[in-house]
Amino acid sequence: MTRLSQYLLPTEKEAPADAEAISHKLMVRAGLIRQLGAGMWSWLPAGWRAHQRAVQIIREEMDGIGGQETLLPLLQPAQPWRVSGRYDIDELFKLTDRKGADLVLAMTHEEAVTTHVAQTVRSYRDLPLILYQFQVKERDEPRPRAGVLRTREFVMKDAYSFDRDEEGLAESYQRHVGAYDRIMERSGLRWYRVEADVGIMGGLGAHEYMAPCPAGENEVVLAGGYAANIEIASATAQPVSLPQEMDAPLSVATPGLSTVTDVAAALGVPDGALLKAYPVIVEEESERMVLVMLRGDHRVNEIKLAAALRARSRPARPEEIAQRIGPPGFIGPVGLDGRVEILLDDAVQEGSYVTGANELDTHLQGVRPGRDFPFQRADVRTVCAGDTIAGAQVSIEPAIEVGNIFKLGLRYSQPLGASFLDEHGQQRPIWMGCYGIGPARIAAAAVEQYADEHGISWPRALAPFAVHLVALGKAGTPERQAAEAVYESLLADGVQVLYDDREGNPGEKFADAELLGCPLRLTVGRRSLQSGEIEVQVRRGRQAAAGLPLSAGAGELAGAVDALWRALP
RNA sequence: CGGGGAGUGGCGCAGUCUGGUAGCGCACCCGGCUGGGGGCCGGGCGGUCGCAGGUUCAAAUCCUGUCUCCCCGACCA
Repeated sequence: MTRLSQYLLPTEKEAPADAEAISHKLMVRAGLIRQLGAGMWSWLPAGWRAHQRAVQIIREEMDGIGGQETLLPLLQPAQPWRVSGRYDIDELFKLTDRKGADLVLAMTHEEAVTTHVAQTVRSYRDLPLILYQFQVKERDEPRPRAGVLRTREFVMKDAYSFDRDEEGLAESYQRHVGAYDRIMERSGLRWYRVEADVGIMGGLGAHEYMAPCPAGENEVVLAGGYAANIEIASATAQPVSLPQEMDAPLSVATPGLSTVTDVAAALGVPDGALLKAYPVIVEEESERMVLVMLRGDHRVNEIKLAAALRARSRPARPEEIAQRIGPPGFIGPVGLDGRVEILLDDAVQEGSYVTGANELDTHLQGVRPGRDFPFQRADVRTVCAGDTIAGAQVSIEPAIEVGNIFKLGLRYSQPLGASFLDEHGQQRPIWMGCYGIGPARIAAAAVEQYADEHGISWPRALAPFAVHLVALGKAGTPERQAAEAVYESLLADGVQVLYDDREGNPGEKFADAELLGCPLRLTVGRRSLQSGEIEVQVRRGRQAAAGLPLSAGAGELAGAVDALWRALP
């Protein structure tokens, strides 16, 4: 039943007042989704159709690489999570049943799937194996936002690969690269596959699939063929002109000047001629303070810093800084006598810099790394505009992460005991990979990327309906009868058609059609009766296309629509 | 978790400062007109003003507490 007079499509003229993101506003206005609570969203019929179209693309590509679809429970015993070490994650929803047993709501399904594989896979003959599912994930997000872009509950396609060795994992991983590339391509999104952080747990490799759009929470760094999440991106910094060398550091009074910009301005040097000092305390090693030094015009990248330190860290508190180094705002690397390790960012070239003097209202000029302070090197800065990679300027774009693929290695198979016997009767651990993709994010990203001032403009692969048929004129009029016939004909030939058979003015109907954003709009009105043609509008760009014959033979109309359809983006 | 903002009918809002009959636009229902870009006229339905407590003759409005939602940041295995 896809008569709009009977279909639940609650469109709104005005967006919810608190919505910011385009997809949030438009998906609510178009009647696709409704909110029940923070990060809790319902999909209404048309929205769910779009979601399920993404699901079907994913399913086909997963099946194409030999994936086997399963369904694992959302509600799970706590025990495997304790074993895997993930029970203490804040985002994990925990609950207790009536008997007092600890349960969790799964945020992903490594524990469950690995448990089963540990039970059922005994031999190398059972490998490789790819299992996947579409299942709800629950995450107690600190801050859900932007409609369905970041929610506490969402459907994810999660896949897990099981291989006998690292080479096997690499092969499974490559298959997923292929499948994911095809999924993204078929969905019609603009997308990038980028290198991604493997996390503090130390995976063996990871990529993310990013859809660039303004509401994106991530940033991707692009240059030539290079594409990486800004969390791990590296690039060559723009050179900075440094002041003249000095034989030794020279104190200079900088009363009240504690920011890079103020000091640089006062001394007449560029921001990049300063060395910014960023003291951190290494987590679980509270005695260990590291002073990260980087150019004044650069920013610390916490992910890269964690990788360099092989541990998480937190910024040192003012009292810790005062006690171990000097007055906050005026600290520097000179004269610390090994009290604090110094980590110098790779972008700091040889030369003469301005640093804090570890003395109130004072800086040092002519500080030379190596001569004036000892250091270790690491790449710990965030890539910024102006950087280059192999000579090419980087561009930094916001993007939504719609999918990620990750080489887990033995991270779960070892604690959960997933192993097999090889040809020689030797027991070996199973090498695992995990592969996630969010159909809701694919849909929302499509809305973000292609919307215009009139509403959504779906890529044809994701549209809830192929055709939005608008009938003009009152019930019982000849034009309405003609529209009915067109609807019945399309329906009979299997065209996905939404038929606007409501009583209403043309303006409302056209506006709703463009808000919902189906790729083709067909209009049947009085004019059609005169011209003998069904009017066609292509949603993307809103241009009129050649009309279709109103009196077409069986299958003819559907064929013509299909031909039009195939030419669409 | 830090900062900011908001809860009044389905949506968007006014009313709160200065306590005194809960209002507007849209949507919805009924009737009529109109009929190719959210049209017009008339008549209606719908809200214990987030919740609890307090002050008062009287609370959407003042006080206290609490819950919820949004935005920015932190976080995001």
